[in-house]
Amino acid sequence: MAKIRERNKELIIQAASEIFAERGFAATKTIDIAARAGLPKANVYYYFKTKENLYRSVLESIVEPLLQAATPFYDDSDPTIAFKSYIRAKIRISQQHPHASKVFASEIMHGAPHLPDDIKAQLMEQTRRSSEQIEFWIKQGLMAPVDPQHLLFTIWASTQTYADFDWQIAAVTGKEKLTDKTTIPLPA
Amino acid sequence: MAKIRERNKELIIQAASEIFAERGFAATKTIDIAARAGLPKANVYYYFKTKENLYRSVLESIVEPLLQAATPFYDDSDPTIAFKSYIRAKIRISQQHPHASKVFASEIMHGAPHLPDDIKAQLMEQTRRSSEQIEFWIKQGLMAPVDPQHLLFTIWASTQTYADFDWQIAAVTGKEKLTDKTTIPLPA
DNA sequence: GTCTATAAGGTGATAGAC
DNA sequence: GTCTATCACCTTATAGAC
Repeated sequence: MAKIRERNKELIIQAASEIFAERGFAATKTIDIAARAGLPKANVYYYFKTKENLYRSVLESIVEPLLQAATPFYDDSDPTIAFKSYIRAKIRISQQHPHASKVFASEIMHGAPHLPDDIKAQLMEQTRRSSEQIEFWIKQGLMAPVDPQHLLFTIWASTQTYADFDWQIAAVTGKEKLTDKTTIPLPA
Repeated sequence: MAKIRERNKELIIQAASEIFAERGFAATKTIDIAARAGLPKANVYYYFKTKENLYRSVLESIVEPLLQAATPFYDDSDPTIAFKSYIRAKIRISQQHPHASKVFASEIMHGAPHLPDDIKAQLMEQTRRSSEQIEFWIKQGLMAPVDPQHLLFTIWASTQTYADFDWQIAAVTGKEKLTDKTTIPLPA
């Protein structure tokens, strides 16, 4: 039955996100993913064929939200509103997909060795278009003349740091686990 | 001769920093480290006994500079000068030890599974003392009343992002490799 | 101290019964 | 579709000649 298939694939991707986020691709054993999903290891291979495929599926699960996050740059002609929406969306992603978000960060940090080229291209194109729009706003005098790319880097760094370095932040603040209120209150 | 010993250990740590930074602990093969250092694999084990020891040596090579970076908070009674020095020091570390810096970030991101407890304790203690000093400045009315810990998190994120995500930044900006001038110009 | 050859152990992947 | 038993390979680590 197709329902079982979908349910199991979802269970496996969820378990895989968590363990890949904790340990990284190479340090993760498929048997541990299977155990956390409550299934035998062979099922993981039955559904995903290889460990690498499974890892890519986790990466792909976060790419759609990431691409979606940049739409304010195209919909809106007001930079104040656009940046507010963009930053909100980025923080939401860190909160709603903390594991996949971290897997993605780790992947980028190590030079994206497993990220498919077409996804790389989409993300690059999105960044290019966003920079272009920022450039346009600057030319129109709607915002301060900053380097668009470096502005984006700063936004990425500050919105992702709470998801990526959650262990460090929990350790320093003395919390067991991060909650909504540990992190940045979202602008209304 | 002791000189050969020191030279070889240095060669191996340098090669290890680079490869651990590129691929992470688990994905790194000791034979690749040996090859990059220009030595046979057995020498790596002769000098460091285990792969984990070697990895820890790389981590330890960055801890001293990190602890050193926070001294402005204790030497100086003026927050403006102290923060300027601190941020300079953090950026210097990212520039001068980009590989070890990245290894450290990756380690923290994955919950510091290999970081020795005494080093963890030192880093935590340093953060506690820095927060305390910031608190003190705020009480004296020398700076705006922000949360000291979250201020530190933001500084960490923005100073490390150029080293940690160098691949992404190079890809977006179209540079082959990051140089001094690609990144943030240091305040004088 | 250096290096080759090998042992020991673990992990991704699959065959084949159910 | 599910799962147990097993294979094939790879990597850490070491023994022992030089």
